[in-house]
Amino acid sequence: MKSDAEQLLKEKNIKITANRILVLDVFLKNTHTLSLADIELALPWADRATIFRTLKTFEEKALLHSIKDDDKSVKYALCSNTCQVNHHRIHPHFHCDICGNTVCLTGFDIPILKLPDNYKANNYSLMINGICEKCQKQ
Amino acid sequence: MKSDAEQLLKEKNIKITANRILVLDVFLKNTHTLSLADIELALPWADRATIFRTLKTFEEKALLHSIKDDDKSVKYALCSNTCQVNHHRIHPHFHCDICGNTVCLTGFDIPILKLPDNYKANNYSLMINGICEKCQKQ
DNA sequence: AGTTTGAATGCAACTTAATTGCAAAATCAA
DNA sequence: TTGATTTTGCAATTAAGTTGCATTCAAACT
Ligand SMILES: [Mn+2]
Ligand SMILES: [Mn+2]
Ligand SMILES: [Zn+2]
Ligand SMILES: [Zn+2]
Repeated sequence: MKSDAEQLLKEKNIKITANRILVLDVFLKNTHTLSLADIELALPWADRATIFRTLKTFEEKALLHSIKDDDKSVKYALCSNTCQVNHHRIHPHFHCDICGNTVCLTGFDIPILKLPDNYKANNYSLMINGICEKCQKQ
Repeated sequence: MKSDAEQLLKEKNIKITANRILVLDVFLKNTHTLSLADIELALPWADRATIFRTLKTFEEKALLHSIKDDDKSVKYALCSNTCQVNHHRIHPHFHCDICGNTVCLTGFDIPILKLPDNYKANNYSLMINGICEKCQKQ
């Protein structure tokens, strides 16, 4: 009987290790994006370099995608089934200016611009800043 | 007889100094976005901290806006007249994956998404990655 | 089960960009 | 000219990300 994390790792052809299971579990238990520092907080005994390389591996294997918001550090989120190896991030992201959380807007499409012929577009990324539901109520 | 840079500084209520004129001149002579390191290269005698604070001041006064592309360092570009203090970046940006240059797509609008009521959007930023005109010809 | 082998890990050191403190210099208005 | 305020230069520091290397581990193969 394998855990969800183990299943996912197997599906993505990532070798199963204790570290990877636990890092992935952190993502499975959270709804918003997480930075390397967030993972360090969640797994205080874990080594930063190991977490770093774990995130890189996960991104490369399309288990996570990375997001740059206005914060200083890169954040990561679980890929949806629309993410492919070497082609991530087809949905917009929302960054709350108050609490600093960033979430995936899965289910929303990034509107595609018609650019002149001299531009060849490979990837669109749309970041929306504003105030999240939680912070509006406060 | 004031230079273009001096005019601009005056318009934006930024005190005129030698450093500021020369940093602004670098932007006026370039079509693509520039990082702090780029300015250091263009003005080798200038001090990094001074350039840093100059860029911050320019951004705050809506003379420059900052852009985060896939490169490690933040880039800056001249604001168009649509930029306001505390409300930058209303056009998309294009980052070439080959040469690494990033340009403003002024004249293109960022399509606005209809988000659920529980999200309050203040700012949209759209980054398009791909291959620029120059690099396609090579 | 024991052996082998390439991959993953832990630790420490390093890189890089961004950022700050502070004293000296420059600006500007009175 | 003087005094208050802002900007500058230099050096030191922060913070995130990244790497080298010896050791350990996972899993495939006797
Ligand atoms: Mn996402
Ligand atoms: Mn721009
Ligand atoms: Zn919030
Ligand atoms: Zn190019």
